Amino acid sequence: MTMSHTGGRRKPPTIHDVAREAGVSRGTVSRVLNGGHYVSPAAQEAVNAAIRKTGYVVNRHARSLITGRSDSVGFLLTEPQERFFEDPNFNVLLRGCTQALAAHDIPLLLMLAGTEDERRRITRYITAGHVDGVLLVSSHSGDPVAEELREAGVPLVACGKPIGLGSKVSYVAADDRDGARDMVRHLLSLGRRRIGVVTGPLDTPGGVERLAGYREVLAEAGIAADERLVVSGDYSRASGEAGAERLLAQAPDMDAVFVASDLMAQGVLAALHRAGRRVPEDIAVGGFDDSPAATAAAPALTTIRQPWDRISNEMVRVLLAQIGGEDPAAVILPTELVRRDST
Amino acid sequence: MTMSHTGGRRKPPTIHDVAREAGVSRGTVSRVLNGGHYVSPAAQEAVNAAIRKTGYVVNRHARSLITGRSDSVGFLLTEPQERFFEDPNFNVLLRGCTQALAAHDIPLLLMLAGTEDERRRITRYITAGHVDGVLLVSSHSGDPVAEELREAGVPLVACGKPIGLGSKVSYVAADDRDGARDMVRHLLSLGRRRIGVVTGPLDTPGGVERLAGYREVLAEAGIAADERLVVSGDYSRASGEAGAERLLAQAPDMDAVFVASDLMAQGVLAALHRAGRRVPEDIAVGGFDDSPAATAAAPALTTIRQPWDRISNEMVRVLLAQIGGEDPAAVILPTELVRRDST
DNA sequence: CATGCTTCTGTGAGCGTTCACAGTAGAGAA
DNA sequence: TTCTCTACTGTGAACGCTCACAGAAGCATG
Repeated sequence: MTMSHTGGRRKPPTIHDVAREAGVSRGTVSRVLNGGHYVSPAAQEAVNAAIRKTGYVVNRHARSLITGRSDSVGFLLTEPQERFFEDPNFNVLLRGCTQALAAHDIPLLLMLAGTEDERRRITRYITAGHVDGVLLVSSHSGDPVAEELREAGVPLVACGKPIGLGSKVSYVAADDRDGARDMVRHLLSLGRRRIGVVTGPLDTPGGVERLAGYREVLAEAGIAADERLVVSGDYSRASGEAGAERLLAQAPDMDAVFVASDLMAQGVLAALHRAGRRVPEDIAVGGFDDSPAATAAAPALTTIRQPWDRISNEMVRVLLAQIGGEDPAAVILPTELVRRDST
Repeated sequence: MTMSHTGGRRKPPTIHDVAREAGVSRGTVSRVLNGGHYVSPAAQEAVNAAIRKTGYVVNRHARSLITGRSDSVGFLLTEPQERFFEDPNFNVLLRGCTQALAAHDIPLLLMLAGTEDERRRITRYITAGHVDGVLLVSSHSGDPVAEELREAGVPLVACGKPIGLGSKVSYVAADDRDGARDMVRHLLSLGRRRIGVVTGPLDTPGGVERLAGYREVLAEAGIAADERLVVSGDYSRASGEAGAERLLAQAPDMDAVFVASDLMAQGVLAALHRAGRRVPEDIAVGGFDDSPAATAAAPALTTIRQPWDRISNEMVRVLLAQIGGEDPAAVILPTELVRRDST
């Protein structure tokens, strides 16, 4: 048995040590730790001093054992992970959630459920009560994990409206349809009339809603629908590239294209460049997300900003409320058109 | 008190329930749970059946309370976070670590320590034993968190060799110097002689080592050092752009540039494009990382691949070994030149 | 004076596990 | 037989905390 020579972790002080130091009982220390109700100012002061002196930090395992809560939440990714990790939005969301939770002193457990095996393992882990709630990042319909968690009564907040999960699950989303409407109206206002669209996957809310907004505005403007102007991607850069090529082939007279994500829009720009079309002179390009990809693109993308900081904050707020016993809630946040050089 | 109508979390089965179901004692169940030594095949079988039947999952809080281990590790980011979250490498690393840990059934806690306050909070959290060890992503020297953790004897593995942390801390890194040497030799082999460099921050190992490799190879080739060909960036895209502008101003006859990260190289490409220099005809550009940014760039970047999957695996392996009582270790992994269109 | 209420404090029990220890049974050796 | 050794099993005692409860003290009210 070798003892580390660099420090060595000695036994941390317990609530007993603090109580002894402060000259009070365990109960009083515990009360101070949990809000300080029914504690005299003198005792309050003595306990706080003792905590500072001993360097006491509550043992969360002991606390969780008795309270049944774990005081931690999971951040669950059920998609094939490459896509999310490629997507800069994901970063912003993860960072925002971590920070919002840190403000409540709640650690975030990152969980990836890509394969069937992992799915099972993680579902068991969660339903066993190892986290109090789950922030879910999975937009595809028919996600078995989400369904299982919902049935098990685990507090759950999805990012984006989950398709096919009934209405009993909380979610926070940007107003996809409204954002799409803004972008298409913007393109119309520039005099464009042959406006194409590269949608997201049509089993995701972003895919469906943004397409719906596009169709609505064109219909309202009295422009006949033309299915040659509509193609679908999967939010990846490569799919944007492929989509643009298909659009150019099907509708060579296209003078604008609304792309349902900035990353796909990067691909679109690349394809247009290769095809010798100038942006925005020949074809205006509008993205969606306002991710770092938007400013990294050349030309910088006009896009629809999703309020990611607000989204992550709201997800955490709604989740904590639900853990606290409140009913599920849906939050829809407004988007904003950001004009840059691509339109 | 409202009971959720959608499932409701009922009290999970305990080791007692399993023991009763299997007709054995708690002790036997516990032994099965922990490797099954000194358990008869019959009991083994009965316990496993009972676990399946009851859906038992061990309560980690109770276990941690007595073992003193938490069976979780932290992933700690001490930098101003924007940079890391902007950097695609970070994603790959985070994903790799999460997966490698999942294979050991160990959850990963994501921790961000950007501000001074967060730093204090997190240090307390960690030293209180809430995680068994820490995967540290912070390359700058003089990081107070890293130093405190090291002194507190918390098992720690850094990504990249930490500067100024003594030699007693484990780390896993790609062979920065060797990678840089490969790239510069490659540029030389193309006949380039006026080779510039955009380094990383010079208080990071990647900044120092890659520059050292560059200087070594040029010296070996008998090319005199020219400080007009050396500028520093901070790994951000914008700093690459600024760096390239400075290089073009200081050394207009530059015919190649080695950039210490792909993200900076993207910026370099943008600046060169604006300046009307063709890549690779006029100026060859070599990156470092082989991150998604490399293939996203136009033209696709020739770069040095860092073996991120191996790095994350090794970080986890070394950390677990250290938690298990082994001494700190340093692991250096080879890099690989990936030739694309920018050279 | 008794009674009740409010504010505060200490104590015992117990959360679900693991660990140390004390057994038991059976086999083999003296 | 008796003893030892091995393989296995059960039990009490923790781990550090919160919770329920019992009480004490102070003060107003009947």
